[in-house]
Amino acid sequence: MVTETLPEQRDTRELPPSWNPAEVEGELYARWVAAGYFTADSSSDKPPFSIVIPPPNVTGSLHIGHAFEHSLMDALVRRKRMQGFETCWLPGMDHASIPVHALVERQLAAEGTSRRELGREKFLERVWEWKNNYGGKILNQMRRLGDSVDWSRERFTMDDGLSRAVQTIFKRLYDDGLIYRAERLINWSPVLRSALSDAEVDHKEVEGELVSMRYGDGDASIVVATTRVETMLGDTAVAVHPDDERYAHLVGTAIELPLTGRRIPIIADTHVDPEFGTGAVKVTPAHDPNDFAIGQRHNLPMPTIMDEEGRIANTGTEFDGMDRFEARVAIREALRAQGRIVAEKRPYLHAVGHSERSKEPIEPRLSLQWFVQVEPLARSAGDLVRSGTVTISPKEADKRYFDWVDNLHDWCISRQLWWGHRIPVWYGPDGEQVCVGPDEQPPAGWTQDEDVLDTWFSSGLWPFSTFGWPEQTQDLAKFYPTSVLVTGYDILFFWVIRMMMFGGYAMDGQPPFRQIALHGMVRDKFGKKMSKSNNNGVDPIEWLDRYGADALRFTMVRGANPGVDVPIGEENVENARRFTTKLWNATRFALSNGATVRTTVPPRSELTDVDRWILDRTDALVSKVDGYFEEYEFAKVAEELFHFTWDEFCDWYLELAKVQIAESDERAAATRAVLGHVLDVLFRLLHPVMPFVTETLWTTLTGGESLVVAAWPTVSGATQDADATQRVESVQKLITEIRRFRSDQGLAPKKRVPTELSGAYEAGLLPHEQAVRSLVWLDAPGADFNATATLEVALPTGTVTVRLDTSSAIDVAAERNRLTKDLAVAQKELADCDKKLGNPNFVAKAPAEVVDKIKARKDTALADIERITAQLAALPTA
RNA sequence: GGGCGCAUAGCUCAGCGGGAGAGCGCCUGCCUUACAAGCAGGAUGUCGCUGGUUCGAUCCCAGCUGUGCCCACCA
Repeated sequence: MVTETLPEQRDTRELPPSWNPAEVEGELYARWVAAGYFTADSSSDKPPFSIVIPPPNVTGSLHIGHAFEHSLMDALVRRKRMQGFETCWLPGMDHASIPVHALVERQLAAEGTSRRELGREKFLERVWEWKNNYGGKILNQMRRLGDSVDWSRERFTMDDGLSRAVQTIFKRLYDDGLIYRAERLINWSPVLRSALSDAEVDHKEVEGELVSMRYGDGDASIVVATTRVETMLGDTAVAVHPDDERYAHLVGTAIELPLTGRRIPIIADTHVDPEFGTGAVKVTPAHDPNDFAIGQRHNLPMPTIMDEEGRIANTGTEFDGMDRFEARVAIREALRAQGRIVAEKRPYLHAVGHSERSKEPIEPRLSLQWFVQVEPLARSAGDLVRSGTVTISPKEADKRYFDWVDNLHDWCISRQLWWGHRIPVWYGPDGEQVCVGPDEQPPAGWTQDEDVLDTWFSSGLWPFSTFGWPEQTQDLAKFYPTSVLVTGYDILFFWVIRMMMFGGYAMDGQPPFRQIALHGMVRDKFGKKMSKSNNNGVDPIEWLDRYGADALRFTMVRGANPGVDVPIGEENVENARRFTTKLWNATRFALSNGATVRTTVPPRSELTDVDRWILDRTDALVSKVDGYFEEYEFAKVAEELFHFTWDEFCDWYLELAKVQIAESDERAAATRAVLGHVLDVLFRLLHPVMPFVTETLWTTLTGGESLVVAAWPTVSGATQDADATQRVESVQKLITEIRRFRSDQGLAPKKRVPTELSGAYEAGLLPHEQAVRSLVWLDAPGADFNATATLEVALPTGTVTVRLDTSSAIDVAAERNRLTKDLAVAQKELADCDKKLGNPNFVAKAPAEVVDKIKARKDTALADIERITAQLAALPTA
């Protein structure tokens, strides 16, 4: 009845012999965009699902880390969209201030010019030029991944929306007294000539030197140790512990600071550890954080002895003008010449802060900077997680989050760069200052602060500034707080925490997102960090060209275990590509055999065991995939889909379906409907991770408009048929055992072997006899049937005896080998079971079902041993 | 120095109180009319070490060793 429509369908739904992503992806993507699928509509009444896009660290091309992150985010978004949510991404391309700044500086250096020569205006023009050029390139590369982002929302640039948000929040914090300007010891980069936040400093172990030197002479002398000899020019005291009797007589006196002629006091401070070194410390308040604290406590002078580029300056000594590292040696040698060096330890391993971007050791520097008083902000950011308003996945990351928010120092937000949001504070002729809000004008003739804001200041506003805040937009009302933030654990402390602080502060305690899903870093296939120096970086664009977006995305998703790094090698992408090909071929085959969704799947009572089994497996797949998605277990989502498709659908159902289609018209029709249904569900489930190939296959199968807006599948609700499943699994085992026998015997795979199957009744396998014969190339026994080998296959429901006429003597040695091995396995199993059951404590204390299970295993082992022993005995002796 | 994590097949990783798993790699046989980017079969592990808890430990606990990451103002 349904068969007559099939030829017509076949004509219109033929797939090309192979899948060529390069030819199809761009066209499909353009179609989706044109259809408006990606445009979020905040006026719709669908529930919102919004997602924050981590800052694109623009370096000129798509980074493997972006490809990874976007693959995960897009999978989430696509699934939610199919579930009927109004989905919204928060894109914005204006974030990459610092990298662009540095890149343009590099360009200028190559051109033989510099930022300073060019001037601020021209420099900023160059940055814009670069951004327009490469920012657009990156957008295109993101599109190639198939990101379902509405990139047309890229309207928040440095000039308008984001600037308003930055100014608004700055002024609010300023007025609340949470932003202040102070002279503090900050991390200074002599190369960048800018302040850095604590987060931008990397502490690295270096081999330095620990030099002990004598200040003063005779009785009034004291030995101090330092790793930074050059800072002695800025010493304004020597400190000892107040309880240290060795130096008690010196406290309150002064000694001469060598090389300078200055006299400095000896003071007592509890910071000093009497056990370390000589128990005396030189104090350089302007160049060391500890010393700065001591200096504040004791009202010491704080002379700065270096200029912005790290050269000794204003000391009135011969060392002025020397680079700090040069000076370290020169001063040490000058002291040595005076006989003041009493000990040297070299190499001396210690941690030194380095600038994250420019890599040189940072120089603590006393300077006037802007700070955010983070304590109240950080406390509420912590409370958002403590109260469960925001959850972090994996939950082990909670502790690290708390450690961080509970110990945050005030945040230095001013940067002496040219690119970025200027600090909205203006100074009057007499040093007055005023903070100017977004709709206010500074008094005429006043000048704006030259510094710009830390890049994390503006990106901390991302979750609401991209919705047009401070305007109360419809988008903001609908999509804030966002549903989830997907990002790497490396950025938790930089970015996530700023968003948490600003979100709670600006949005009346509303968090920026409900869920933080942390993933790991992409590593090379040996788990090593990808880097230029390791020469193991990969270009995702190359992989997109060679394998297609689906393969790349599936690779990424398959590797993404929560919070754990992802080793990726080309092998992984090849494997994913093989998967797309497999899916393609399976579908092509199913379609050519009339798979259809035009007819409904008959009720289960009219279906075979095999049909019922695959439908049950499909239901199980839906619920597993759903569960894993909800837990951000991306790798498991991919794994389930991969194994269902390959191991269950392709390896078994398709093979068995061939038999059913050949059986009768009625059987064929039912099978075609099941095939169509299973594929339909499978494509929907796969769509979030492999959007392009599934779109092509699904529209061909169903004639539907697009998977992007198709419904996400739900479980059918049908009762699982455990008996059918057991029988199918028995058939699988039987087939595998016969194949193994054939392989052991070296029988050509397609050689048809007359075979008699018996015992199938007890096992309930009679209806499947044709399937077994077909899949293992067995003929029915003819008149001249003469069994040369007997195989007994133990199944849960009974033993099937397989008698084969191999038309020649069997390889007795091979068979004996096999049986001996099986026997050994069974005997070990028996021994294990006996050991447990022989333990009275086990029988008494273990749960009954465990004991029963072991008993059942023992029975099976005994039966196996008996059967195999008999078979061995029946073998002709060689 | 403090904190967190990891140690399972040759490689990269799942699993996690009662029968050791996946992908890749490896061995054998097959171009069987969806697929050689494939099919079928096969081999491979004192589950880091040492103790403890338990009837039972790859799984829980402690210590050790190795390893990775984050944080950190010890001269």
